[in-house]
Amino acid sequence: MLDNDSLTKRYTEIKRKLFDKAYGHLNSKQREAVFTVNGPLLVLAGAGSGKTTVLVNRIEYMLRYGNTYFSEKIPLDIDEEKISELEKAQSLSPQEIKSVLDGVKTSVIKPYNVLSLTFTNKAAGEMKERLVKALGSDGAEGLWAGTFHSVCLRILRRFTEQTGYSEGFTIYDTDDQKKLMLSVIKDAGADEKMFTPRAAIDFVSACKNELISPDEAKQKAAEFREEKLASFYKEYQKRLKTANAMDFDDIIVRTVELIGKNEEIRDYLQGKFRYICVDEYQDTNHAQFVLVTLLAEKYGNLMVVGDDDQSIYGFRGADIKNILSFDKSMEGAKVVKLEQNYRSTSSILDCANAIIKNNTGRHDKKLWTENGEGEKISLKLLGNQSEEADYIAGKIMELREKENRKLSDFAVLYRINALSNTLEGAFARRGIPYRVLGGQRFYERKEIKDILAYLCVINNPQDNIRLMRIINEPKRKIGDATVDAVKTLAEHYGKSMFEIMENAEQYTAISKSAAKLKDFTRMILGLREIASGDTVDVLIDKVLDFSGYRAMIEALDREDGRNRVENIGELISNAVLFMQSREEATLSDFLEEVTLVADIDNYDPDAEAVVLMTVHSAKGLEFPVVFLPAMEDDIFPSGKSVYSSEEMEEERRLAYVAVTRAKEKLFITHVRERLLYGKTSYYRMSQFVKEIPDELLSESKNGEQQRKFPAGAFGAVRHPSKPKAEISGEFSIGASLAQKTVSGAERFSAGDRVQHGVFGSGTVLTVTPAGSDAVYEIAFDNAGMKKMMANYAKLKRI
DNA sequence: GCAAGCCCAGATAGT
DNA sequence: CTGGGCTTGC
Repeated sequence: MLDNDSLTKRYTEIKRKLFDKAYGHLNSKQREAVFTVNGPLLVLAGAGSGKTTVLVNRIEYMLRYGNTYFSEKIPLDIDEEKISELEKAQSLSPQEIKSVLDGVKTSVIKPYNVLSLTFTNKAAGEMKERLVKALGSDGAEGLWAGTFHSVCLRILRRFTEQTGYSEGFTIYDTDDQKKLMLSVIKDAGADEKMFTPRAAIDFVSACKNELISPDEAKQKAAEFREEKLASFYKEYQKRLKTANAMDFDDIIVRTVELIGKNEEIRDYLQGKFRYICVDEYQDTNHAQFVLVTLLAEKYGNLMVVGDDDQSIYGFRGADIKNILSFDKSMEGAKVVKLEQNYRSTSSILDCANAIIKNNTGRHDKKLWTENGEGEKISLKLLGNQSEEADYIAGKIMELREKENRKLSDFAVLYRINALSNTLEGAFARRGIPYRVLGGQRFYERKEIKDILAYLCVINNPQDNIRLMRIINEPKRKIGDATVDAVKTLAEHYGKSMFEIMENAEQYTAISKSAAKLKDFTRMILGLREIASGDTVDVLIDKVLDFSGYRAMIEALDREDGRNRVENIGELISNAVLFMQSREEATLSDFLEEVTLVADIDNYDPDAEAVVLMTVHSAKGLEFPVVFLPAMEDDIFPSGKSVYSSEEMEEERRLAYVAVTRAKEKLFITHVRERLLYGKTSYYRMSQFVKEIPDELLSESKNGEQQRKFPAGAFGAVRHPSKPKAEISGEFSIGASLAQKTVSGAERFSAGDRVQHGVFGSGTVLTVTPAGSDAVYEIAFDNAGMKKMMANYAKLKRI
């Protein structure tokens, strides 16, 4: 007996030593998080503390060794000899130790028992990639990794029947939501001044995030306004259902509902997802909290990672309490704090700490680093937004020259998308390749939305909102009166507009237009046939022909028309790439991708271009050199937040996120006057910048004395934009390696400078082969990023 | 039913 | 400054 006990003890000891060595690239806290597989676990991960590394290593460890580290089991064949073998293994390399451990592990977890919820699809993709690298191609087979929305949608698609929706249901984006809500408000005869669609949608969204049903909202309503909003909510929901559509929030809510009320499905999913990991937990809302706790109910193996200081999605319903009280709501939760920062210089870290310490109600933690002090933070005051943009562009040129930096080293992060314009202009003038993420997204352009609306109606003819968008686009002589009549009939008979239109001659109100309406439905049904047999890119091509859309845009004046043709070309390129990336991609999959995939998911950190994005988008990313323009009160913090201390704290967390993106250099700029939304105003330095101690700055902020001048002192000074001297010519990336193809069209490689008929000059950023064709991603000097097919692009080398 | 033109509100962040 | 909604005159 005694003997056995001591054997167990020696085995356990050496086993843990070996695991510590095998995962020696992690610090002890990180390892603790990695090896803690069972039970609830909260990992408080400060900025740059290796959170992603922990997540990936933890899943890799789970799949490979189960719970071996903390397990009290010992392998059956363990004996003196085996133990001395293990002792000798200590001197081996981590990789070799891992193989040795394979021989003594006492458990293993199957990938299909693991659910990993990440904040972006990109993070999920990278996680899978790294797991495949570590465990081989089928080592992660069956593991679910994705965003809350994509994972829930996957569940909803699988169990569509039990949700009350029907096959092919569609997702309404913010725009569609507004349209639908507007019609609800109008039909209710409510005062449109008092109830804007936006406010009603916000109300609905807030309810959904808290899992409040329309009826509950009505009961809770304390006064007239809330009662009204609740009734809009009810009607809105009803119409969504008729259109076989869900909004973004529904994706989560309907999943919670499904799991909550269907015992069989709940059992199945709880049994399946025995191990659940949630990244960016500080940005989950109540509905998401309920979802994960429900899924984890049976096994209790719920791991959440996050940083309360980086909670920046309050406006979307994120509830910081989820992370602040995880250890209280989950009994027996273990808490691991990661406080060593591996990303930034101590100057940058001190700067971030100086800002965030002004917030109250945080989890107590102190971030530290072994990285050197590095350079001081640069703070610069400029006259106006053009000077600011020129300053940033100039700095980038300078650092490229002096420090031999790559363009991908630089990021410009701002509070609001509206600030990107001036910056783009400055980069374009100097021929600096750049890419803008977010903002007016590609999929929000009119012609793109139109084509997608066709695809939606083809996929789901009940989709009334999309149907109304395209029914007379291009013009088919179907006017508002007819559309209204169809809509009314549909509501009256509880049918979709499409169904009414199919039988138009049976209704006197629309019988005069019956022929036109039926032409339309026939066209859609015809396209449905094509959709069932052909790929999406082919389908789009047919849509353009059959609908007359192509003819319509080709008839437009040249510049406008060509631009739209090009944009649609880009949509087709995206469809080609998408079909290629999936084995069996359906139209439904494509539409889902288009609505759920964020700009940031396509961000390639190695592409040779400066990147411009909002601070929100930059969450989780890091860059050697970061510029923070427009650090001014009213912009950052937003003027809309000043009246609420909670919102101010969120702004400050956002500032913290902004600063902690930087690894080596941080440039903060602000201006005296700024042209924004069509009017020029005077701005003062951001209060957050004032919170940075002078000794961290390369230039004293007191030196600027800006507050002492009356605003007018700088008035009326025009700052003409800098001469457009340096034009692209001097600028090139690497050597050009042109390849000729058999087809005769010259092929280009990344880095080549090219000329395009519509967009002018640009730089090829990436080349993705696609069958006999290829997709170019090109940064145009004056037209931004475009994707185009090599065989059709008509590019000239310059 | 349609196109042109006027008017006015709205412009934080994003799945 | 922009885009969408509305009016107006055909």
